[in-house]
Amino acid sequence: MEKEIRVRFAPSPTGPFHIGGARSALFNWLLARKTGGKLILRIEDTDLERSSRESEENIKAALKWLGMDWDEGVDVGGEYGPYRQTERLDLYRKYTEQLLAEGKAYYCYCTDDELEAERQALVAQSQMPRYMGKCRNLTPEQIAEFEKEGRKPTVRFKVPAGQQIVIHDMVRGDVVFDSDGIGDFVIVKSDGIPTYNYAVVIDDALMHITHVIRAEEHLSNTPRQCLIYDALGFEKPVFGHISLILGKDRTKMSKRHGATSVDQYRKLGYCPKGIVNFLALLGWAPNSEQEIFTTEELIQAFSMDHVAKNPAVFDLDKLNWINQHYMRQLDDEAFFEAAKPQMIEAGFMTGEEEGDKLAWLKKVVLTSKEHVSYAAQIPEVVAMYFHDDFAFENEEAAAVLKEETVPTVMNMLFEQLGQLEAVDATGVKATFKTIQKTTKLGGKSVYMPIRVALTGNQHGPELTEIIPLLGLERTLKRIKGSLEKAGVTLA
RNA sequence: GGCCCCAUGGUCAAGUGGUUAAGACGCUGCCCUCUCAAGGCGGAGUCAGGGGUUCAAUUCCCCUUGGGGCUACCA
Repeated sequence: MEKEIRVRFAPSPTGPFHIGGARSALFNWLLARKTGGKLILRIEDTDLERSSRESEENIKAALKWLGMDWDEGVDVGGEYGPYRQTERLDLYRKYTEQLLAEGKAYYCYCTDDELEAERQALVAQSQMPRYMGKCRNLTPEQIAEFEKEGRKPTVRFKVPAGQQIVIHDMVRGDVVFDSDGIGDFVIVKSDGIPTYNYAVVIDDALMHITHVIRAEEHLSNTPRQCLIYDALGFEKPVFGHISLILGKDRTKMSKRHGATSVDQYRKLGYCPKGIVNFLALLGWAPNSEQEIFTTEELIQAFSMDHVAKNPAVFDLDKLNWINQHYMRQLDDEAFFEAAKPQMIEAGFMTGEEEGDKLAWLKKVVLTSKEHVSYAAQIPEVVAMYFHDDFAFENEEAAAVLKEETVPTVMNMLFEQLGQLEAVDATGVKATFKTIQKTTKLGGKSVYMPIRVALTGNQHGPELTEIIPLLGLERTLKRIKGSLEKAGVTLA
């Protein structure tokens, strides 16, 4: 029996939840679900300045929205809690004392200025800037002197010299680092809070994490962490560093590349399943040629073996294409719900509507279903239903009404529509048929002038859809207005 | 600067010591259609460059170039 897989997602609550973080979470989640393992959600809030509870809530809400749940961690609890690093300070302290007592760590009283000077000196010699161990062997007298000055020490880890550190990485294979390239690094800040590289090791070890799957930016930090695993006698997990998500210009995704946070996509009305589907395909490829996956299919198909090493550019076009599938799959009610906030924001509804008005709004919104990639596009698509006053989109459109057959077509249209029992799709269709038959004109000569007169536009939804929704009165009013504007007189 | 990672079309990518080098997005042509979208059927477009190894290299090795990450009392 294989050991149960325990993976974790350990975000820092320091800002909007980044789409890259969502992908890291997703890979962990998929692996856990695939193998019947556990996903632990831990909050790494040791950066007191930037961490906020609000941001933590935001991350949790985003994970839930995307459909990811966790088996242990903040909110749900578990055997190895607490799951917020600032609530685990006692634990870290214990290990720090151990390291100090064993001579594997030491207090450092260096000031920022001293550190900076050393850095500059190293850079000048074109060496890797690192702490050279100035405070390694402080005498009790020196320490007393520093303490008297009121200097607050940090704790530094004593990096062993001349050691090769080999990381067995699931996606990259063996990666070798030389310990001589790493200076004695800070594990506890002067305010007593552990640094990331230190806390992460203790937490992953204590929480019995078996696989650490995280973004590639952490790869270079991993040797430091390995050193700590060894110093503390912890068993190391399997690492898997997945590549970064890049913007169109091949640099790390940032604000200038457009929407980068999960929340922004939620507000734009993307489907969580669409985002998950898209993210899964960034840096991972299935065995098959399948592109659209349900969550269950994703879990079945997922494997770390097929995770790509190279960074992936975030392709908004593809996200839109995938999301379009999901928008269409929404049932009418869900689609309307998705449209609602967008419609309200556009000023096309208040959200208070009921009865006929609400029913009409629903029908209008649903006409856009096949035409949008995400909900924020809906208002634009249905805008024509809300404005009876409009201009011709261009000269070409206006010219359509100058065709000599236009008066004939329009006269017939008025006559026929007026006779309809009900202005519905069937009736309208029949009307067009009759006009075509009688006038012996091609479809284009009949439809296009009416379309332009009705919407000012040469493109749009089917007329048999538009006319019933506008109703007889508005239809006639619009057409008459347009004809007048175009200077067309009817016999 | 040093260390580390990466390199198949514009993008996501499959793939192998011998292949006509998949598929998808995007682009584009045709069909459908009043139009747009969707859909169907086609098309263009790739192994970064240079050296090796080998009968044979996109595949293995080295270098160059390019991109990225780390080098914090951020994570």
